[in-house]
Amino acid sequence: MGRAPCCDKTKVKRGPWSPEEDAKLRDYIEKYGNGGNWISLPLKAGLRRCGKSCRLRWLNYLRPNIKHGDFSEEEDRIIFSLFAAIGSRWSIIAAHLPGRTDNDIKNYWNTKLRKKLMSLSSSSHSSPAIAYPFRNPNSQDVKRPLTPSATITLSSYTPYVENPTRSLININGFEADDQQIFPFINPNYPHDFSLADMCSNNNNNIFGTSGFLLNHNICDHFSNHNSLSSEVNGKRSEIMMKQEEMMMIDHHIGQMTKGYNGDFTQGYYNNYISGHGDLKQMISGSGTNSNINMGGSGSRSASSSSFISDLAENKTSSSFLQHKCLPYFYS
DNA sequence: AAAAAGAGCAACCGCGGCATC
DNA sequence: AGATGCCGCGGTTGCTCTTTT
Repeated sequence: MGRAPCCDKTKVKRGPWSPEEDAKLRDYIEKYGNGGNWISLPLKAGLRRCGKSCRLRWLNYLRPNIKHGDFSEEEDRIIFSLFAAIGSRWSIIAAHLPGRTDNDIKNYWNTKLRKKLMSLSSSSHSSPAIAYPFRNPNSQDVKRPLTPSATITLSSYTPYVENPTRSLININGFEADDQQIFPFINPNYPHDFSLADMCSNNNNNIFGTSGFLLNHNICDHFSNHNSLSSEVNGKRSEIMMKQEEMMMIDHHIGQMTKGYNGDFTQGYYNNYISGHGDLKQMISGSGTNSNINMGGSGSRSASSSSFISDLAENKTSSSFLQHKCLPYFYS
């Protein structure tokens, strides 16, 4: 038995919207909002449309500040980077591109960017500026731990889940799981966190601060203890990190040993995400401090490993706890 | 010039998650 | 605790316009 339809399809208009319908919808929403209920909106607005259709029309076309037309190179880079990192989560990608809708980006990807990527990957052996996961057709050993092949050593890293149905891919010389890098699932917790979650520039990031990511002490701890995890009163959970992110932290530690003096900040991360920071360059150590240190010091620094313990013991309020997930790094 | 193929994109569909009853 | 309803998401469809044959 299927799901009940949201409306009577025989009584609603379908297909393209007319200018008159657009005007009715726009006028109504500008006056009254959607009232928290799209289903009942069409009736109130005098439209013979399904509520879902109204919502879609508003979100994708009528709402203010929607950007139509060509995507810029910068937008392309952001989409590539995010797609490489998180896959086809269009709404998240859209959140990084003001004025663009998930539908727009999805269509753009399907019609243009995917082809662009194919041509990039087949035209030469040189890596594109983006870290897109190309498949490694030679890799049969799907149970092999994920190990870097280049200049960096991941600190005590082992995969959380090895799924033999997956295959390995190659990301700029590093092998990784093909399901969009590292969506490791911790069966004990409902959320896996990424650095993107951690560095969101609002008060809901996991440290409950604005823009903070990891400071020296955290990195020191990571470096000295081969992980950021420690059990407190028998409690333990993890932040699920992507391999790239592990690399970024490892690289950051390496930079610190060379005298680099910046925190691992939101700016650093965003710089990478937006394509200015070349991950490969970071990893190889050929980058300069200026291209990895984009500044941005948080209003609060995580003081040391004790801060991690505090979180484990529920001493601090943070969105981590709101998400029922305690912040330990997987080791 | 006409037909076929391809490209672009708005809109639809169904599912999962969540809130409320 | 289970049922119900709504929202939002991502995959897919199908219409229209453009390009190619």
